[in-house]
Amino acid sequence: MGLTKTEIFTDAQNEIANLAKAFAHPARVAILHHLFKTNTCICGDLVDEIGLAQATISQHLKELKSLGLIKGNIEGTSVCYCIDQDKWQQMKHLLTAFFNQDISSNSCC
Amino acid sequence: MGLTKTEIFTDAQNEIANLAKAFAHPARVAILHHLFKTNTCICGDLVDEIGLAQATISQHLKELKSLGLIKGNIEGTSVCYCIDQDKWQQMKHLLTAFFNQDISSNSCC
DNA sequence: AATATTAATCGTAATATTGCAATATATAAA
DNA sequence: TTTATATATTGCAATATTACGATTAATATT
Repeated sequence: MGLTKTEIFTDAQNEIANLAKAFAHPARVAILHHLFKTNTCICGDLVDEIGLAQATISQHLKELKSLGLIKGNIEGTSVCYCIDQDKWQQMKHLLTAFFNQDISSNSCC
Repeated sequence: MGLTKTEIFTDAQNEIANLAKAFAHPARVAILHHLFKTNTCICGDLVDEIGLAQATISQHLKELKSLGLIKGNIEGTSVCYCIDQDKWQQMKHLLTAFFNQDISSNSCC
């Protein structure tokens, strides 16, 4: 056990869960915050900005990248990361649609 | 290690991460889906609806409840769960604000 | 070529999460 | 009171996640 039974859920449910995982750790939230704040791309100064080891930041970036939310361009020895606007919009629509289910629901308790 | 260093992040970042965790598992997404679909409250039929053991569903419900996103009313031997509208709205605003950071950002890669 | 810089990967340790059987608890029904 | 029903809790096993030091890889600089 300890293994999520993805096969018993719908594709939509699994996708929502996967996207939500991107934000389910403060380090990744902080990374995205910083990527937005410094409109222009940033690279390894995330390590200085956030107080985590380089290996740890790199791992979080990898997860965000594998979800497609960010992309990285190699620029010399450093790598320039930024938000993938298309994927971000797509994610936003999917999750906000989920959040907006509440319209017209009257709770009974 | 293996322990998230919450103290190095802002309250906002930690709160976003905590709320996102609610949706970071398909079972919890499915539970919320079902709670919305059957507008009126439901109880233990989540166990039949979703293919997980009673103990497992109970645990996921507990997590959603501790986040405040749902609340449960005891009705005889069964418990009637439903979305907490106030908390849901609050969560929605916080996360959508985070998602809408992208306005006016021009990616460089 | 040798060295410095930057980021990715590997290996490892620790904590967290998921899932379920078994048990406990609490109420309803008989 | 006994029994049935429904949910919560406990204990445990397995997988996932987080974090970091050490190493590797790749490019820049000297």
